[in-house]
Amino acid sequence: MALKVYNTISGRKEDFTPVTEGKVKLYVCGVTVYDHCHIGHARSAIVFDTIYRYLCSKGFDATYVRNFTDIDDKIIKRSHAENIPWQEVGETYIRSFYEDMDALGVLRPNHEPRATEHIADMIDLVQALIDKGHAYNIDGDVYFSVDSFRNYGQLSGRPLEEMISGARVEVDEKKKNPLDFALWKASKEGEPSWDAPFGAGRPGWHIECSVMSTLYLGNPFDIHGGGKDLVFPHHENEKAQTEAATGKKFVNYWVHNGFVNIDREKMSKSIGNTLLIRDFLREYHPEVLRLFYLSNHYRSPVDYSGQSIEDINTALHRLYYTRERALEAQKGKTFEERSYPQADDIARKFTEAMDDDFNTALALSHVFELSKEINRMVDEKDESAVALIASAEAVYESLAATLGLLGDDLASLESREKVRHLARMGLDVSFVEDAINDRVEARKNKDFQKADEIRNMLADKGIMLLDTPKGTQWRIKTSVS
RNA sequence: GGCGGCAUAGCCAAGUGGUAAGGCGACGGUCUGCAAAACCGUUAUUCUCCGGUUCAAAUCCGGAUGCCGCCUCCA
Repeated sequence: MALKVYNTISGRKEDFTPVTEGKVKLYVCGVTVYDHCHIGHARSAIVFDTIYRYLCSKGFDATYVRNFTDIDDKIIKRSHAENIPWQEVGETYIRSFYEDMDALGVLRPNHEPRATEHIADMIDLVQALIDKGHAYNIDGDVYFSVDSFRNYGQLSGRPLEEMISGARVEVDEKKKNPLDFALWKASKEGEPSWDAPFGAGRPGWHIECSVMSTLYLGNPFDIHGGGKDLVFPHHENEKAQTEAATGKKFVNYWVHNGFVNIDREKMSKSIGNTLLIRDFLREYHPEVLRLFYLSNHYRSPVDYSGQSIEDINTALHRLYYTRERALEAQKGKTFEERSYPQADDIARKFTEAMDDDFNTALALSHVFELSKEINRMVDEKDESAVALIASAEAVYESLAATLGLLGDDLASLESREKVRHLARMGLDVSFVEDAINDRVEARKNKDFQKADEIRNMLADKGIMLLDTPKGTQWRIKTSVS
């Protein structure tokens, strides 16, 4: 079955046909490195990471590029505010970005160019646009003339006239058209600048992506992605300047992910409700965030709330418990390999869902179906079914891996929670272990009253006890609120 | 003002013409000294409302109401 991708420019799902058969060229706008990343950045990263993983699993030879914007107004502002070199601001937050992304299990793209590594190429592109009459120079600022490009507004679906009439754009007397945007900003005191034939200065925001995407991926290339907010003006402008310069189509499929709201409110710095990735990770396992995002369609807005995250946390545990039970059932048993048709059938449905514009929510429902199927077989305790369990479990793992899930092990998933919880309660492990030992002793003596007292005492602290054949184990209540 | 999106069970959330995925919760059960956890089972005759098209609509068309996003730096 063919892959279908929703293309922003046409507003519908289209059959995916790569420029070169068997290969996919993917470019995703990365971050401007002037601050730590929040969970909105994480959504974009996780969505495209999943798309990338899926394309690879389908057998495409994928080239994935994600840039760093390391020169920009906000970076300069930060460097002035903290009185450190602007390069250092970039370095600091690139490091922070990697810490967060690695923790989230987001795979590294094939290329991660930084804007400042490609200034010379940007200068060439700006010059080419000037030469072709698509750009003009005023006092060292170079602007792209939107009137010179017939298809301006094509991506965001608004004709030029409309944008101007409803315009809330600042009126700049220098510009021929209020919508004209900067390709190059003239050098200013105290700001970094590079020499160029049209005057020293620094690049505008959009030019870097035009240069780096085509340089690494060719022209046109297959998929260009980013957050929905980038459609206008960033991607519209990238498209205009690239197509004006090359005379060729820039991108075949535009893919944009929806935004993250927190408690039904837009997450933004001005409202003060941004949640940093690192702060989230102090509370939950990284796959909780991934599962949360993948449970929603990537194009829809998603509403983050404490309750949703708790629900998802419980659901993630369920996925891990299933694998644990399946492995337990196989332990020490020998069996001949057998395929399990029901699992293959579920894998097929999973692929169908993913082929339909990366419907991860539907794909996940099939993973949960398989989880149930595996549990059912384990419950039957039928020795002859072990081979089937093994086979189903292998399918289960591979589907989960495609979504970037089940990359950890249960012990680690739980130990993170334990450490976190104990720290919050001001307790330590020995306290819990001593209590458990006392209770084991009490139970041995059939002093169930005392045993129950200890259980209740720990339960009050959010710690649950499990009497298993392997002894008494403990866990953190997953939904304490 | 212009453009666009969304409204599905107690909650979260898929589904864009063929008779409602999945998760959480709740309830019932297995297990257990009792529990808990885990697991299994049950849980929307119906998709905001009103019209229309169709053999057939959550899905298409028209209208109403409510919520949200973009048009300005933003994932």
